[in-house]
Amino acid sequence: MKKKVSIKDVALKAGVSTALVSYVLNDRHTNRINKLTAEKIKSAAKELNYRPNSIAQSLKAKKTHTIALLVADIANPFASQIARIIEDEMSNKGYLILIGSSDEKVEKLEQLINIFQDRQVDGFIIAPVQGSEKCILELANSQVPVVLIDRYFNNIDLPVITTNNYGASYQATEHLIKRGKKNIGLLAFETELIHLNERVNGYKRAVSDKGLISKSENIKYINEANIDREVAKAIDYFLFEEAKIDALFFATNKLALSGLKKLMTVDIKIPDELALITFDESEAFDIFKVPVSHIKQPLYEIAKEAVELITGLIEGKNLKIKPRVYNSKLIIKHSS
Amino acid sequence: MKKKVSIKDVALKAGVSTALVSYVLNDRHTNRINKLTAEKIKSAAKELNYRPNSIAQSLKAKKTHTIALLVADIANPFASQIARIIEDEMSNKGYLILIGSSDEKVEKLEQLINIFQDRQVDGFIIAPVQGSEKCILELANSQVPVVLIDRYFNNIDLPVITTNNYGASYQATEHLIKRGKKNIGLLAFETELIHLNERVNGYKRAVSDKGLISKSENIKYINEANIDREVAKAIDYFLFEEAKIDALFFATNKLALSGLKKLMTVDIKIPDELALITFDESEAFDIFKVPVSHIKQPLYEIAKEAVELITGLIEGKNLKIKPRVYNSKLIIKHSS
DNA sequence: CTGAAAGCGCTTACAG
DNA sequence: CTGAAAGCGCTTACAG
Repeated sequence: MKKKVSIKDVALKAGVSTALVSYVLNDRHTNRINKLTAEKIKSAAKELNYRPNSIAQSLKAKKTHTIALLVADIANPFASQIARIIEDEMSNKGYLILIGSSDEKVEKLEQLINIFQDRQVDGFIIAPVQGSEKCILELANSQVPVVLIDRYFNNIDLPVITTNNYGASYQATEHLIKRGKKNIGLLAFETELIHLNERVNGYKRAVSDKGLISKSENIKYINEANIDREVAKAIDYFLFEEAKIDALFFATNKLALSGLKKLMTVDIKIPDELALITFDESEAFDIFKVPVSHIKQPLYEIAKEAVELITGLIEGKNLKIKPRVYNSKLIIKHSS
Repeated sequence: MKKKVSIKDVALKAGVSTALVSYVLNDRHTNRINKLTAEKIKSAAKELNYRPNSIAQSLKAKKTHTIALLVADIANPFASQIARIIEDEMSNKGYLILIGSSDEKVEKLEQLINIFQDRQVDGFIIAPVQGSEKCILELANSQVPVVLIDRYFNNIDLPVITTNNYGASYQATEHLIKRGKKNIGLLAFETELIHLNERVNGYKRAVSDKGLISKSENIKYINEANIDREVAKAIDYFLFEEAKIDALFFATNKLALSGLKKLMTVDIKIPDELALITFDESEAFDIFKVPVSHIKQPLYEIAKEAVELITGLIEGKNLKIKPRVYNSKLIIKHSS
């Protein structure tokens, strides 16, 4: 193992103290350092191919220039796309991101938070899982900067960045109604996550605002663990039992993917007999029988704002804690 | 800012030296430490909610328990799925992963490597970009453990984990031929990446082995920057100009997604008039007109082996440097 | 059984 | 203009 070259080696080679090496290499006190000495140091560093050890710098500075990004599952396209944008934006500001997947489990999230705190990350960007209020609050109380994305809790005093789940859902439902649909089914997850329930609320409100008869059987709550089976069953009910819906709204892309798969096996005219619309995006939506209308979340805006907030907080800015809501966009395709 | 509690605070509270605190909390020399002292220390640590500072530990130990995972783009499902498995497996071994996207650019990869080396990561798992031989080699020469996944170079003395690109491609082509197809088109990327060109080679070899006439016009090399336009053009050529192919093989999932989108606009019977098969997977393949046959790469095996190798190397095991090739699986669906 | 001390690789206030 | 020294929060060989 080639020994790594340290600041000592550079100092030795240049015939100066480590202090001076540090000053020169960090462009500090440049005015009161001898030009020639500075040159000597620089060329010594170059010759030795010296690179400062970030770990040592972090220990001294109590700052790691690293943040933790905690999502439910980095393999989920929503998460990985956000991650990519955050990576780029943070990298522009000199930060690295450490990634953790909580798998929708509070215990795992807690564990990850502990590990990342031990690692002295400068801040956390978290898409919190259901039931994690307490551990998130505890984290925030330890004075580490935290910003929440996508998901949030009521009455929690933290910066939140999300989309207008309620409004977008309302708008999508309204759109289906304008298209003449009168009996709209909704597939949602069985969950306590507020942002997902807001989607249900937006749908409900639009249905009643527009004077449709709102039937509770038109909403099916799916258990994610048995998604394919439950979605298929719900769709069978929607189409072939008394429900007889003429439009179907998927509350998330996972539900849509599962539902579209099921609909492949059904002979039905889209959008005439059944209109479709879904929250989120997927590369799959363009190659279904008919391209699928969807609600495009403002990933870039969410990620970018998360980065602004977290770096602002890290730098000690006193930011107003209020939810930042970025509007989703309704993308109308042939399915509705 | 609440001050973080350090080992000193614990020592003070327990009335012992920091050395002892360290020993007790790390279960070292347990046999020769007074049981009562140990208890005192443990309860002091607990009361103060002490957590060791990993940065300080890393500086001392010259080991960060962190590895860098460098991919072309973490937002790409292939990368994010691999990342997720690596995250889990590394986490089991007490490691964290720092993620970087090189965007297929050598300069960006070099930059990332530098940054991660400064951060003293214990090892690198890299899906290298085209033309990065030199910088990868340089990295390896600095004695940091490096393992390459997915992509590789000839004559580079590093552990490589990949799939049998040639063989899987051969097998897929053979399958199409067995189905009675005689004029098979191939859509591939214009690239120097060996693993991708091996896919072309496998196709070519199967075509000639099976006695089909091999026409160079049946292979179209797509420039990724203009993927949708070029794929559409190639497919128009394949179907409506002299080529008249009866089967189409996509060399990657990106090409397939683009091609399937184009095929949505074409009225053609699949698989009778045109059979389809593609490398890689996508959630989209199940909801195309007809479910699409594909070559499923052994992501889990690749990721798992990458973790075994990198941790082995970090622990100083002397591993045989030979390519590890895991077989892809042909998943036959209705499209072929 | 326990503590004082050195050291990991930096930065920085201080003295000269 | 420059260097000696302290210190970030740990670990560990050594002495007793």
